[in-house]
Amino acid sequence: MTLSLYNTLTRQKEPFAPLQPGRVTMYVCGPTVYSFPHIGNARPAVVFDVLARLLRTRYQLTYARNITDIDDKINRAAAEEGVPIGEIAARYAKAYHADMRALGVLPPDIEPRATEHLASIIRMISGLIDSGHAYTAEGHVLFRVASYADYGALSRRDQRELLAGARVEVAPYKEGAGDFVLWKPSTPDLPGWDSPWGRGRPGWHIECSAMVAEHLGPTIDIHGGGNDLIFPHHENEIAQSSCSNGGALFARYWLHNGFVNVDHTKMSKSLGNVLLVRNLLEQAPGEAIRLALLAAHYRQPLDWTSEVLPEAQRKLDRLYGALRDVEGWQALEAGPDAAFIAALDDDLNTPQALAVLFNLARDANRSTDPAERAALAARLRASAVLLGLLGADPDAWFMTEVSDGLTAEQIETMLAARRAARTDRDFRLADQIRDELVEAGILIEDSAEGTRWRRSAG
RNA sequence: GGCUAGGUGGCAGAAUGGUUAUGCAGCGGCCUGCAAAGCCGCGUAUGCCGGUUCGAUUCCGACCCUAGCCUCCA
Repeated sequence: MTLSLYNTLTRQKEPFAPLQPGRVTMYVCGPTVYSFPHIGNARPAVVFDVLARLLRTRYQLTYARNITDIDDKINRAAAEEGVPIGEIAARYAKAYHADMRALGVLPPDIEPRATEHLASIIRMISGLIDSGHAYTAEGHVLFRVASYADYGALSRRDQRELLAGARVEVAPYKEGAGDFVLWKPSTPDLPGWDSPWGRGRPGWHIECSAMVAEHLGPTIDIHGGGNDLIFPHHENEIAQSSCSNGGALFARYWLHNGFVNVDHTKMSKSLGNVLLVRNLLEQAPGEAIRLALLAAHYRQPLDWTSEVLPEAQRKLDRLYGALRDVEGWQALEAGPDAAFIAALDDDLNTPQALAVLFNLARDANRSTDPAERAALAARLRASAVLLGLLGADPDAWFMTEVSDGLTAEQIETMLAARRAARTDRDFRLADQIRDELVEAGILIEDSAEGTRWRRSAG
């Protein structure tokens, strides 16, 4: 029962062991709060939430996920609306929290913001200048990539090739083409903070380095984020942090989630295919969105199509259906299934873990022994909760009213009429009522105990 | 051009040197007044070409194709 994780640094699965026995530090790159979160923002939040839940069963975890609230995209949004950047950041941070909560993402232990860490950022930059890893030029402070021999180790890029292959116009004040900004000057119309190098603002990469150092120390166990961040963001973080800490290893395990594509193409503003979480929440419960994100392995790309959400909802119908049909599991103390844990331990193989859940559901449905059924259902529930699923009451899951549909009261009235018709053996009328309900998105199920209803899955 | 992932049944998506999950969809059956749910059963897949091997979807090599990164991006 050992957790193994695929480490981008070594490109292999490695057994996980924390630096300090019993304690784990994890940092995940959070959102830049300049607009509403989209489904691609949600994937790392959900994936690392699952990892956090798993780690907490064994270790004392300190999980930090930052909010980037200093950024030129925020500046642009603020300028467009004519409001302070704080207003933009506050608005979208709030939206992020609301959306993530809807997806069942638990809050991290620490949620540092760049605006609250200017002192740390400035201190780190000063240190890098003092140690020769950074230099000032025309009001900027730049990191001297040539001063860090291991630059490129994470992204497997050769420094010389990077320089030779630079396709972007290189600013004339840079010593090396690959040098990146730690601090840049702000014009009077832009947000800025006073520093030894004049009024300006930090580069994106240094924000994360400073916040990691302040909250988690020089070496952390796990650093996560989207795989697009490998270069340059994480490569730069490593350079800054390692050089600030006398060459100490910055992060021991680097984890990167794959992208979410939409209808086989990349999601981008220019294509107009950005799927916002808040819009998806109008189509399906957050739990279905969460399951859809966990249905593929976190390192694989995930293609989001119109089929994904209804299918996820039907999967949850099946799992909740097993819980609903079994009695007495609520009172049982149960732990997660061993095969389920083994799947998660294998580099967070959530598709495999979900398969175990479906097996448990089938076994519970199949069994005729009430005690065994209850035990299986309890184990199903205890397992699923680690994924942040099946936390709701099964009846609540099935009988959530559709916002524009019939009320529960109206449905009950129709069911009563149908019951009367059936008693009279007037099946034509009974079936007619049932058809009306189906058209309203309500499915009914007759059993020896009576008739129950559920809304259909989109 | 460099780097990194992939190409598995109708769809989604795991795994594996020999028996190939799971879910959705489909088909047959049980149950039901009929359905639904559930259960039982069935069907169809490992891009292409070589190599290693008793045996490869799995390992190795070439090729084709797809996606991502190399520039802000989860």
